[in-house]
Amino acid sequence: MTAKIIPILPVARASLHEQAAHRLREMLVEGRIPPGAKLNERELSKVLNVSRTPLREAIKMLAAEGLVELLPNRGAIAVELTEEDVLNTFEVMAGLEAQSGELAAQRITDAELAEIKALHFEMLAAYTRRDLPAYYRLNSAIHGAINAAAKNPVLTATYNQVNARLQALRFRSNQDGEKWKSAVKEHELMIDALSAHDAVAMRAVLAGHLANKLDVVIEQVRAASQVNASGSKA
Amino acid sequence: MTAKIIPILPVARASLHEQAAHRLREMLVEGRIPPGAKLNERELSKVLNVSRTPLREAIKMLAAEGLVELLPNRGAIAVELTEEDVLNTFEVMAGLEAQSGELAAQRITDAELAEIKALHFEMLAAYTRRDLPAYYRLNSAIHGAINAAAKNPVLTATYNQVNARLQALRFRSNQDGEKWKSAVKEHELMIDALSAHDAVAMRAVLAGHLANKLDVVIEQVRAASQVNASGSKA
DNA sequence: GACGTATTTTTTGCATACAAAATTCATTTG
DNA sequence: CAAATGAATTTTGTATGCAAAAAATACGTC
Repeated sequence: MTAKIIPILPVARASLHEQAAHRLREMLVEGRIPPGAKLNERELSKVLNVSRTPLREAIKMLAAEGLVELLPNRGAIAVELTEEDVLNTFEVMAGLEAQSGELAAQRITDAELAEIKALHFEMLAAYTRRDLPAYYRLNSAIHGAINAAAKNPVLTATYNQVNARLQALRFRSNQDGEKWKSAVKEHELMIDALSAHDAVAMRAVLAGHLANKLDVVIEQVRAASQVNASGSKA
Repeated sequence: MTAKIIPILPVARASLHEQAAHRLREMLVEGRIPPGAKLNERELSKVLNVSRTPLREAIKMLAAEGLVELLPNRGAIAVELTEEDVLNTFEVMAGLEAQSGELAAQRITDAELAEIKALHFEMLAAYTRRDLPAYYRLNSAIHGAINAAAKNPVLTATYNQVNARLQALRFRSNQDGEKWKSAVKEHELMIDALSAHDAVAMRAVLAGHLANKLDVVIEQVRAASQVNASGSKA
């Protein structure tokens, strides 16, 4: 009698177009391919070590995700958001986050709430040390945890897709002390609303939180376009 | 002196992958490719009259849009939403519509409002005649008009993308008289809220409207899965 | 006849080859 | 020398070919 053979390596490695899409997405979101930059197929296929066919399939996916813009007969470029685009995108993000918070307040478990509180304290530590990278990491972890607590994968996916476009702008804003302070304050209000399972308060806090963030970002977009405008002259 | 020549036909015909994506999307949303059906590449490339390369690019785009699911080494199938998926998707749709309505209430112009009112009367006519196809067409036109009045293209695009997945379910529900009646009533409340530029009311009406629609759809999903389960036996 | 295995066939995934378009570069002309 | 024209090059878009995986079929065994 033959023992049931357990297939080794059941995790077939991702197909090439998937790998390419993953790495390209990373490069776009991390700004290694800056907004407006052309995606040269031959060049990228060398870097990613795949042929043009799966690379092009990956590019088409990123186009559908809104990370890349397709120019007919002229290939693809990394999306370049106008100030208006940023505003509109933020508006949508605010709505998605508000809903995410609203649902999280209704559905969050005690364990999830405890974890978010822990992350919050870690974030306070980072804030106290003025450790911006750690702060951003924890901030994003908290928002991810809230999203998870909403228990709606479609909402999470939609949120992530829209958010990716904003991430590509890479505003690692050295936000000034005042804004930073109020952001921390808002996070405390979130914890309160979540603890009380107060969906209405949670929506309000998150909507306001995003609105404040928008201010910071718009400033940065303006500054960036200034740099671009003057930089293109030199 | 040569007169400036205006380039004729500046509208280059869409590339093949775009054409393929467009037609495939249509086939999926209209249910000509039913949920769960396999997308055979060779077959489709014949039907669409393109080679497999642009066809595959199109399929990848539809996968990113969530209309198609990619199975590693086994091609693509039309998405098949579970009851839970439908619920989650509806929840997101409700949020997006509510926000759309909220913004529309703030930003709608008199002309836009007048047009929506006109569409509403047309819809009432269709309702009175029990003309379901016309009713659906007008209903969708009204929601489109509200979306347009919100003046946020990112929101509209996000809405359309999520909505396409639901459209693929094709619940041309022969909704019963009671539900239909209350849907019409809700539309009247929308007009009122829009006229008063009452964003809060508008959000509430639309959120409720979607919730009611969800009831109808979930019933249909259950009925459909019943049919599938018994149908696969025969 | 049902089950499991080997073999054929089909289908997907990827790479390459070729055509068309765009871009770049050199050349000419005023 | 600037602008315009035309050729060479690059780049994108599409088709085709080939290998690997999956599915279907045929075969053998019990």
